[in-house]
Amino acid sequence: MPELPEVETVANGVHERVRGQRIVTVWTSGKPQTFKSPESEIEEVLTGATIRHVRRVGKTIVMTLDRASSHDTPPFEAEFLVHLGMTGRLLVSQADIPLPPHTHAVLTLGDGRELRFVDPRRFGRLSVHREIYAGPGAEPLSISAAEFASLFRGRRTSIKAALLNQSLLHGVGNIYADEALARAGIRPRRQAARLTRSELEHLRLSLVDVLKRAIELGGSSVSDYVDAEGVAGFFQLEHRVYAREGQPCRVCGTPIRKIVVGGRGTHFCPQCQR
DNA sequence: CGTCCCACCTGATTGC
DNA sequence: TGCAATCAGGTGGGAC
Repeated sequence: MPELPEVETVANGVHERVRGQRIVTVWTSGKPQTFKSPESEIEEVLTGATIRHVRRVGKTIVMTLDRASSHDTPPFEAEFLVHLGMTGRLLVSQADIPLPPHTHAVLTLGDGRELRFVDPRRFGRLSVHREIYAGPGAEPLSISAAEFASLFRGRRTSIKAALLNQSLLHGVGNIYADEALARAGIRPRRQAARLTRSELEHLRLSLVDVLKRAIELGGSSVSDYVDAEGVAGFFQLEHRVYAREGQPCRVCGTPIRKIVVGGRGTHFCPQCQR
């Protein structure tokens, strides 16, 4: 599910709701796959820590923790990383609301509310980091035109697969790769290295536009994505191609086609994208 | 190293 | 109706 706009929406929502809260108790489910760091280490680092800041890096939610009691320049302690995978949710809830099925972590906060991690498919991951987390690739919203173009130089794979490679750009997933290529008029199977300089710049600008617009609308809710308050996003109403197979292109009316590229369902307009 | 493909999970939807 | 097959926003490891 969650790509850059959805993760940014959740991170911002969690930041507004829990910044400055102390984590009083930590419960974890014991499902080993969910915990990238040992559960004991996660519990040890989180218990008693204060959440100073919550941000997004790529598709990861990053919470900066410290143990200072005051506000003055606390020493950096650790970062708590939440990756939502396909179906993960990070929810700020009142403690009297029953725990949803597939809850894998519950942090009880100083004011009695709970920060809950819920993930039916268990592709999500929780971990702690001792350094400031930078992520595997470049940020799509701030990369320069020259750096963006250089990412694809010499890549023999498709532009679609390259956009999904998190060690190049991080944060772009299946929806926004398809939507950016649609807006840039580029076929998903084109070899990345063969795109012209101007096509690449068109692609970068399309990607920035689509990501910013999706953030404004709270992300895309295709089946089950919701923000930290349980509220859905609305960008799916503006999708040009994603999940629109057989429906008319919003620009030219040609039916949208769906193919498989790099093992992922890929949607495009055969008329507008060349 | 770059690239491809599959496994990892559950639940919703489709098709026989 | 019932059950099996298929598909889903993501990664990470093994094979080549």
